[in-house]
Amino acid sequence: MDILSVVDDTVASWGRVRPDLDFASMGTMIRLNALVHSMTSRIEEAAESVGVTLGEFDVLATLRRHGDGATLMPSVIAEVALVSPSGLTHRLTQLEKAGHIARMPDPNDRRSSLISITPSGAQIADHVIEFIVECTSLLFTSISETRQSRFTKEIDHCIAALDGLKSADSDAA
Amino acid sequence: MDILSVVDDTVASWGRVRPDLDFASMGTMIRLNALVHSMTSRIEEAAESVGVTLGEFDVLATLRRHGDGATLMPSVIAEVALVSPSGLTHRLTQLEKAGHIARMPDPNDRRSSLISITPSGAQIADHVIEFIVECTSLLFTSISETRQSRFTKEIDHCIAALDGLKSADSDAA
DNA sequence: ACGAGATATTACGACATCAAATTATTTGAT
DNA sequence: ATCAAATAATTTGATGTCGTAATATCTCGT
Repeated sequence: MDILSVVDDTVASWGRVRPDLDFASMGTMIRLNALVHSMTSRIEEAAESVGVTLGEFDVLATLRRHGDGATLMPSVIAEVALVSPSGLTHRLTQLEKAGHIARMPDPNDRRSSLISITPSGAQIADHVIEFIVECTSLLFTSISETRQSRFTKEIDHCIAALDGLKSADSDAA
Repeated sequence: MDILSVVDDTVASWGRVRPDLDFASMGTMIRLNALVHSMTSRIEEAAESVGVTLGEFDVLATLRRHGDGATLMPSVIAEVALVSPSGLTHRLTQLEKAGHIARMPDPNDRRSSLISITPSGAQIADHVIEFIVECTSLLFTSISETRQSRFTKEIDHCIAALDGLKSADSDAA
């Protein structure tokens, strides 16, 4: 069964049960959700094919894009990787066990430690990021090259609108 | 820190480390990912404020949109809710415990059972779906009402392109 | 210098999910 | 009629994540 058909069916059945509501926007959001989840699944597969979970790849990617020899504090990684401190500890432990990162004591702050990526970790990060670049490029060039920037702007507007809603929760809830 | 700034920083740092790759499309995908995750978090909050998880709401919504008195087999719910059979069993158990659904033996097939939604379950489904409709409507109308249909079409093209890639994995991997 | 408060990390307990194995029932072939 | 294969739901065991609490260390005011 086609994903788009399922979305249309969902919207249509809601329209029959609740004709007082307009589900057009919800349909768009379900489409976005399906798109993101489908892409995420692919990336997850690519990551697991080289022996790391998606979350672990996220850590490796954060380290990798800071360049060779860069060291980051766990708290910084946790912030950009959107993971809880305890969750990050677990990921780091797994990655260290696999030899993809190294923990060094921070000479300036003995509470903290400095995380660096190893060659094997960098190789994994590069492999997966290349897959992502190729995959996303094919995805968007297949619709219309000239409209991608406009598409991106629309998304940015959506994100800005969503952030704006955060201070108006009482209205929606 | 602004979400969009973080995305731009991520793309920029990758561009410095791997100048041989074009990360524009990846940036768009990260934006989409952020948008979807942000919206999902909000819906999750709304669901949990009325005592159900997001997955449990998914089950309630599936039942609710089929109309009053409708009964569905667990296998059908699992298929449209994209959850494993074991995962669905857990959700149904929790929902039944809370009195939001009822399990009835299937008279035609004693292996199976028929799931129906109770008034309290329908009330929860309606509450959350109303929040979603309001939230998504505000989101998309705030960018440009006339462009929403075009935006939706672009997404559909992306989804179609992604489905097309599924038979060409060897190229990307 | 010293102690109160803030910060970084880790340890522990809980939850949702999935894959695989299990049980019960139906269906189809002989 | 009977038995093997397929199907439906559940149970079991493991994984990944999160939230809370505990530990160790730093910073700043006095």
